Parts: sequence; structure tokens; C-alpha cells
Amino acid sequence: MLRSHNCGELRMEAVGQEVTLTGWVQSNRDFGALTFVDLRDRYGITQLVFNADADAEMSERARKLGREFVVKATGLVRERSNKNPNRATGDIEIDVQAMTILNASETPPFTIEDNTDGGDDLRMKYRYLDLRRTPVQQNIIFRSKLAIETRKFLSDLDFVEVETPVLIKSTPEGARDFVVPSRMNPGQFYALPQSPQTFKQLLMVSGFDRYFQIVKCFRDEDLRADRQPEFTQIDCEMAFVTQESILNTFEALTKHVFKTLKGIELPDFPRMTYDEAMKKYGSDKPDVRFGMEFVEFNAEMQNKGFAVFDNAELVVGIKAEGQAGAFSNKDIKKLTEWMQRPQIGAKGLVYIKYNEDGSIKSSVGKFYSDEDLKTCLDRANAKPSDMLFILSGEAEKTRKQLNELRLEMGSRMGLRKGDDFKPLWVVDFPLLEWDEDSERFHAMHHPFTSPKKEDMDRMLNGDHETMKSLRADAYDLVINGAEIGGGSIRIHDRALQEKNFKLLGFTDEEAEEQFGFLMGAFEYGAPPHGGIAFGFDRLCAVMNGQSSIRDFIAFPKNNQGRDMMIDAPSPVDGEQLKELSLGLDLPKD
RNA sequence: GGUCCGGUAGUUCAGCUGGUUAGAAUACCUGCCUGUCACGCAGGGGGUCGCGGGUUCGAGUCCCGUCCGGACCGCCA
Repeated sequence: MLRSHNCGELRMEAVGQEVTLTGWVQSNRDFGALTFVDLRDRYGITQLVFNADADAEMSERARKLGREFVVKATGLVRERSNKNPNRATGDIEIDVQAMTILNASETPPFTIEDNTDGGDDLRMKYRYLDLRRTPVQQNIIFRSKLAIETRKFLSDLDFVEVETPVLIKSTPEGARDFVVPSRMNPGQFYALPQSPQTFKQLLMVSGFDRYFQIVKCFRDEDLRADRQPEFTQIDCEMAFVTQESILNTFEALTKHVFKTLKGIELPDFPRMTYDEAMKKYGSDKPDVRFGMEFVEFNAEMQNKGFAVFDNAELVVGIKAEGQAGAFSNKDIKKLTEWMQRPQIGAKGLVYIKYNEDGSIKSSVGKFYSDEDLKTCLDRANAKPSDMLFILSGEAEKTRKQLNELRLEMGSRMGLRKGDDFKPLWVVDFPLLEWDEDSERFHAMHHPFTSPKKEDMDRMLNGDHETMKSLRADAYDLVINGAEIGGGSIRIHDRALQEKNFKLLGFTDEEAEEQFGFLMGAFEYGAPPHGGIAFGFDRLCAVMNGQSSIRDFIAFPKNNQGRDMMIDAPSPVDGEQLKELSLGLDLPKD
């Protein structure tokens, strides 16, 4: 070992001891004959002191230490005359007797401090420097601990961690696959898995009974702050279970990691049906840290002569408590414009202000009497100083728009606190989703999802309209408005699976060609089974109150799917293409 | 495929209705300093204003195009 201690562990008890520390120069405060150097490693920072009276030659070398130089220093631990209460090691310092520069450093392009001055792209380009910063290191360490706690917990419950292949078969259903050419099989391609879905189901057929894997998955879709092309799932599957046992098991896992890693005891997770979530929050991943549930005003506001509402399928609003005084006409206009942006696409925004003095003001005041408006306020249980925001239009669309407004208002009103955690299960998702554009059904979850038991007959024998109302044993874990995990009870019956593929627009041949192996397995004693997958990166971020998963991934990709540090993807040379029997057909510009 | 925001010193940013030699902070370099910990003080170097074109007597500033970054919509079974 080059060092006897790390830079975060020395305390008063060590005074008088000779120690050797290694680390990076965080800062250098040079007083001429006296020099203070803060030495940093991942454990902390310890102050080194160099005194010219003791060793003039070494003091001169110390004065020239630049930021991020790698240094080894040996000396005596000494109590400080001026202690630094802001630092764990602030009571002591090292009176250095020998110092070696293990490596010099260029001046880093941004400061290696908790609050760096570096922009995102610089940090990504020099990710190895960004990863020296304490907050980012803490995130990566948190991630490691989360993985370990997850393994411990699941392993104790007899889950077996099985690695599934990364080079698999492309299927057109779902997200776009990343595709890998096969040199030995010209013209043929592997795909990287979007999830180990079929393999884990096959493991159930094989009798493993309880499987998990912390596994990389790949999707070639456009990215977001919370979406990377390669991401990690805690992927699980269980045999001989009901939805209930799966929810209970993974609720317990979630509670376990919150308790061990955050010291937080979560209460039991509420369950909410998909229909209820859509109706109350306009979202299948509601942020329930705050109320502001939707209130429908069709009865109160229709047939009173306001054509916009009269012609609407739904008139629905939210109550912003205590906000009546906070919105000037200008503010309301701004908020309305915000709602009218193409991303949201609301046509307008109606408000009813219940002023503190009991008076009522509304943008639709000329269509409604104060009495009518009061019935709306009453329906929303509004008190003086509260304010209603109301949208109208086609039901599904309007709810989605109101969801955006609700979240925005929640943020503005400070109701979405980073240290508050409100998980819930959203259950009873629809099995199928009708897609107007392609005029076909899509699987809401995935094509292996089982309809609810009571819907099975309707699925096998029902007509087209019936299919839209089928419910699945599918569920999502939602925390603070983020989808953390999702899963379902799977189909384990060949006939049902065939029917599902048919509904999804597969011909028998396509189904057989792409998933024949799975349906074949179902014929050899497939147990009833189901599972769930947690977004591991997202769980890390949510547990730390952050919305971007990038800082929980050591080497993430940017918005365009590029790794800015290694500059990937990149072209390959002609020889390589030839060997793979590939030619390029690039768009001309 | 689309919308919005940004690109000016190593870095983070300011730069007004177009107008003299493009600024600040910080970082960096030099000197002084024995108790700092955001050290202090004095001095110094540092710019293809992303790139290309246009308008203009004159462009960091206006217009068009393009590249790069970020956020979002579509997309993400």
C-alpha cells in the first residue's frame, strides 16, 4: 500500500501518529514560508501543512503543487490551532515530512468541486474528471449499494440470479432494437434485448421458480433526461404466484432499500386502478405527493349558454389552494399561453377565483352567474382564496392536459418535495390499446401479458369492441410521478398466447417465426407465472430526489445517444464492413 | 419527424433600439505574505463572439442556412 490512511478518516485520536496519505490536490493556499494543501480522495479531504523552516526545499515544491496533482505525503498528525468545523477531518492536519508528486496534472477544464462551474457537455467529455466530484461519486456509490441490497434481499427469498444472453433475436414489436451484424452468418443480425422477457419466462418453464437479474437493456429510441439507450433493470419473474404475491414481494423490496439506504420507513403502498388514476390525475403515473385531484364540472357548467363547455365531452378542473391572490391577469395569461404551447395543446384555460373577501371572479363570468360559479366552487370544496383552473374538450386529451397543469401547479406551489416519497401501485391496466394511425391493437404492457381471469372468456370469444375493455393483470410501481417498475401476470397457455398475437395483428406465421420457441415451451408444462422489472437507474434517481438518471450512470450518453467522451458511435472502415457483408446506403444531403 | 432554449476568455456568464480598443467573476501565470480553509494583496497573459452566407457605411447584436449542446412532443410492446 502506498498509503496508511485515507483522506477522510483521521481524527483527534490519531494525533502524534505518523501517517502516509495519497490523493489529489484540491486546493493550495500558499503563504510563502507556510503552505496549506487540501488533499482529496473519495473518503474526504485532509489538510497538509508544509513549513519552510522545517524543510525549505520541500516547501518550495509544495508551493508549486497545482490542482489535481497526485501526491503522496508522509507526516505527523497534529491538532490544529484553527479548527475547521465544516470538515470531518477539520480538527487535525498533517505536518508533512516527506512529499512525492506521483503525477502532475493539467489544469482541469472545470473545477472539481461539489458545485462545479462546468457545463453538461464539458462534464460528459471529461467524465473521468466529473466522476472525481463528490456528489457524482456519492451517486455511483449509492447505485452500487442499491444493487447489493437488492441482491441480498432477493437472494434471501430464494431468487436465483441468472444471466440471459445479450445477443438475441430482433422482433419488430415494441421499441426499436439495436441490431448487431453476424460475421459468420452474412445478412443475418442479432438484436440487443429490450428486456430479457422471453428468457425469464422460459426460466419459469424450466422450474427456477424465482429469478432475478440486474441487467442491461437496450432500446433504440429517442432519449430524455430519464431515458438512456442502454439502461439497467432489476428484472424478476416468479412462478406459481398471483399478482398479489408479486406486489407484496416487490413492495417489501422497495421498503427494504428505502430503509437500509435512506433510513426511511415507507408505509404500505396504496393501490389505484388505472381508470381511477386517469380520472383523478389524468396520468397512469400520478404524483401523489400532493392532492389537487381532478373535479368534473359537466353538471355545474354545461347547458348554461357557454358553447365551449356545452360542446365538450368533459369539463374538468383542479383547485389550487390559496392561489387566488397569487395570480394577476398577466400571470393567468402567461399560464394560459403555457398551456397552449404545442407540447400541451390546450385551447384555453378557464379560471374561477374565490377571493379572500368572498367575491368571485372568473374568465367566464359573463356566461355564468355568481351562483353558478359558487356551485362549482362548492363542488371542489373551495374556500376563499382558492382558485379553480378548468379545461374542457375530448375527455382523454383534456385529462392529459390538466395533468400537465396539475404537475406545474404542484411544482410552483412547492408541493413536490425531493425528500418526500409517495409510492403507489397502479393496477388493472387495459390489456390492449387501439391505435388510430395503424388501425390495430397494441399491447399496453407487452404481448405476453395475461388478461384478468374474469376477462379471459371475453378475450377468446368477444368482438372488436369487447377487446378495448379487456383488463390485464398488469401493474406499475409509481413513486413521485415516476414509473419505477412495471410487470404483469403472463400468459402461460398456448391458445391464449396465439389469440393475443392475432389480436395484435400477427399472422400465425409471424407469431410462430418470432415466438414459436416460447409457445412451444408453453406446451411442456409451463407453470402460471408473472413478474416485474424495476428501472434501476430511475430508482437511483428518484430515491435521491433527482429527475435525471445521467448522474447515476458512470458513463452515460447524451441526448443524441452519443458518448461524448469516447466519441461513439463512429464509422467503421470498409474492411470491417466487408467482413460483415455489409454495404452502406447513407442519405444524400 | 417536430417545438423551444442556448453557443462570447480555460470555465460560468453580461454585452440594451446595430456604433470607438468586447467586459465581469473565477481559473491560469508572476511577485509578496507563518494559520489559511471561497486565504489576502499587487501585477500579467488570455477572444476566429460555433461555422457559412446575407442586409448595412458599420454586425457579438438583425436575417437565412448549418453544426453542436440542453429541455420537451412524437416515439419508448
